[in-house]
Amino acid sequence: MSSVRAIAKKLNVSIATVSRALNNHPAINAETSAKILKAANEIGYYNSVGRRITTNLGFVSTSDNDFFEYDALLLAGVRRGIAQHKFDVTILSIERDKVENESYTQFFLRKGVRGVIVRTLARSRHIPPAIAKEGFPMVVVADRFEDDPRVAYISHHSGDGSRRAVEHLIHLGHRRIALAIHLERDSDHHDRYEGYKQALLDNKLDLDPALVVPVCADINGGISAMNQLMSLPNPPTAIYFTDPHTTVGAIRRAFAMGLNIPDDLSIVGFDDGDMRFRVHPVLTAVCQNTSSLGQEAGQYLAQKVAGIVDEPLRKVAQTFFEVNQTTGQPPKVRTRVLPDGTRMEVDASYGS
Amino acid sequence: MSSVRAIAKKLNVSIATVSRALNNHPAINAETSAKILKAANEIGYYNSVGRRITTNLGFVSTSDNDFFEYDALLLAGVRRGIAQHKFDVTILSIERDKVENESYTQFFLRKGVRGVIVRTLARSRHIPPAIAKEGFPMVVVADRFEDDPRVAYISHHSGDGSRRAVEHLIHLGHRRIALAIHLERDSDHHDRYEGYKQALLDNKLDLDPALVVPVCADINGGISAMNQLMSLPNPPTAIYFTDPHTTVGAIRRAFAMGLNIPDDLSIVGFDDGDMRFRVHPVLTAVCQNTSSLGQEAGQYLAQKVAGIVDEPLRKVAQTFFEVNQTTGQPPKVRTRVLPDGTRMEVDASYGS
DNA sequence: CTGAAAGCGCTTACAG
DNA sequence: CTGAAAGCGCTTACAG
Repeated sequence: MSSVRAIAKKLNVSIATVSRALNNHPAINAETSAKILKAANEIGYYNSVGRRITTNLGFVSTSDNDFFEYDALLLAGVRRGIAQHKFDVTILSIERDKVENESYTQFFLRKGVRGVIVRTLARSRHIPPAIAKEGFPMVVVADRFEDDPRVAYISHHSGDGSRRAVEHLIHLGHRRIALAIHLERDSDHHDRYEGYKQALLDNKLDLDPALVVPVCADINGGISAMNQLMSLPNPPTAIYFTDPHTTVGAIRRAFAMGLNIPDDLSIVGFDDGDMRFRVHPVLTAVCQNTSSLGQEAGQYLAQKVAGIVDEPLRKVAQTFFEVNQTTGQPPKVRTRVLPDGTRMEVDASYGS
Repeated sequence: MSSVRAIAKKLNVSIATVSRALNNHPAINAETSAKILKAANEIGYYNSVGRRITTNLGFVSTSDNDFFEYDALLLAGVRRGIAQHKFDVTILSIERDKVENESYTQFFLRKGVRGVIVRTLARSRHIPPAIAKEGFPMVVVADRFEDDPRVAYISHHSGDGSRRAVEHLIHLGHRRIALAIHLERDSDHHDRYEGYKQALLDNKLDLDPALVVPVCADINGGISAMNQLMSLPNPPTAIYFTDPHTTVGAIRRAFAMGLNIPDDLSIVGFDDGDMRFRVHPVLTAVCQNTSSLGQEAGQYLAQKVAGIVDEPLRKVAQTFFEVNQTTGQPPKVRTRVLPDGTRMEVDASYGS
């Protein structure tokens, strides 16, 4: 057993003295204190009751999946947002640790957090309303819950940015504009699809279903989207990729196909952080500032827990569209690239 | 005040019943429990004494800097490493929160963690030996403390990988091989410099100080290294960049200079994760698996805290060298690029 | 600077 | 399923 009593007995001091050493009380002999702390570490002491930590917030994933770059950007922001209030953040997983019949409140109290920042997936969107119903301090980050006024959230709306991106392509003269979009249509990706559709509609262009390809949100997704789209009899002259990793995969694949960007093909990417500056050519992209999303979420939650705010945060930040080097006018002569690498010019009868 | 007593009084139940509801005790009426939990959230209850969380480990930064990609990779690994033991991880900052006159042990106990994974900077390398001296369970990740046998650590040694990278360039025929290296020479970057030197020495090549440039570890560092090196009267035919972001910046700058990689210039990069696959051409690089470093650190610490291991972990993992598309034979005709963009062929009288 | 003792907030056998 | 009461591990005025 590791208790103040055990340490006190071992060193022939009172439990009061042990407690003072452990709590860095000013009125204690430095040598006594050092002796006690040394014994505490030897005996493997940990405070099993005493005053509990009251400065912890949870960064909660609803599934027990890995921790990705996007989460890291959010977390970096959260840390900045809670720094002023001197809160700490503990990473928790509902899927891994919540036991059955335990309410969310019980789970969070058991983990010692006073408020939670929640990340959702398409299949875990039932969780935030349940937490909100219980009344535990919470904010969802990077998802929207417009139907439930009790759920606090902050997220991006990428519809407008997406629409402007596609309009930019149209104004450059593009008529066959493809969309490579995440398989799992969460609210974010739904926005991007809507923005794409809206821009076509506003400009009286038909939506060709062959130009909308669902992809995995990784490098290979970008590669396979390129293979699929560029081998069409009537390939696109521009593609909008709605995910940073697919964009990067697509750029790589374009080079391998011998296509010049943007001379042979225009590409609009998507950027959560600063990926657009890491590739050549620098990406024209729909961008969002992920870490500032985390920062606002953290700030709100800290204030909520501190009792400074009460009204739930319900904010949708806009993405922005940044023109860089991967978009230009459509090519005079279009190239089709077959799966085996064969390149052929596209029949002029296919019209713009 | 938020206490079991306050809730009990409000709802006319005993504090025992409140305690049971809060702890998800099986023998409790579901309605009573729900009522109590609802009141707990309304009143802002948090357990201020009770049984303390005993499953928290700290991921501790010694400075209060931001949370970078590298930290995110480590943290993702740590989470995998501690998953089996069901530990959670709290992110702590010594610089932000440790008060003066408080020992490290006191600080960590106050934060409620039972062991810590520590990240160091060049200026905070005095901290791990101090923690080890106190006896608090700790492991340093991504730094070495060979002189102090009490300090547990796991890190990479990039000397061998670096030497092999430079040898690869020499075997391809390169004789003027530059090194762009981090300004702050921590143990990692020292290894890379030594590997570079060793390869030159083993192959009887002189080290030209003009070819060793210190850079900031970001995209701009890569850009300025390119500007500096390629404008030399006798520019290199190959460059080894010891950081992922400088590498990526260099690739971008090479394109902007109109240089073909690897035809005009060979580049060896450095990769912590999967950056090498995100650029075109895919990077030939010295690579390390950062998240598995975190995983091993987490695993060790969990076992240390659980009392399963006692001997401090002291492990140095090797980096590996991966040949991809950015290295080739040196160019027949070398190009020098002046700061204003002027390109000129290098006088043939300059050596092979 | 230290100890004996009161007391806090919680948990948990025990009784019903 | 609930309450009265004992008890745990800690902290902290008070006394010296």
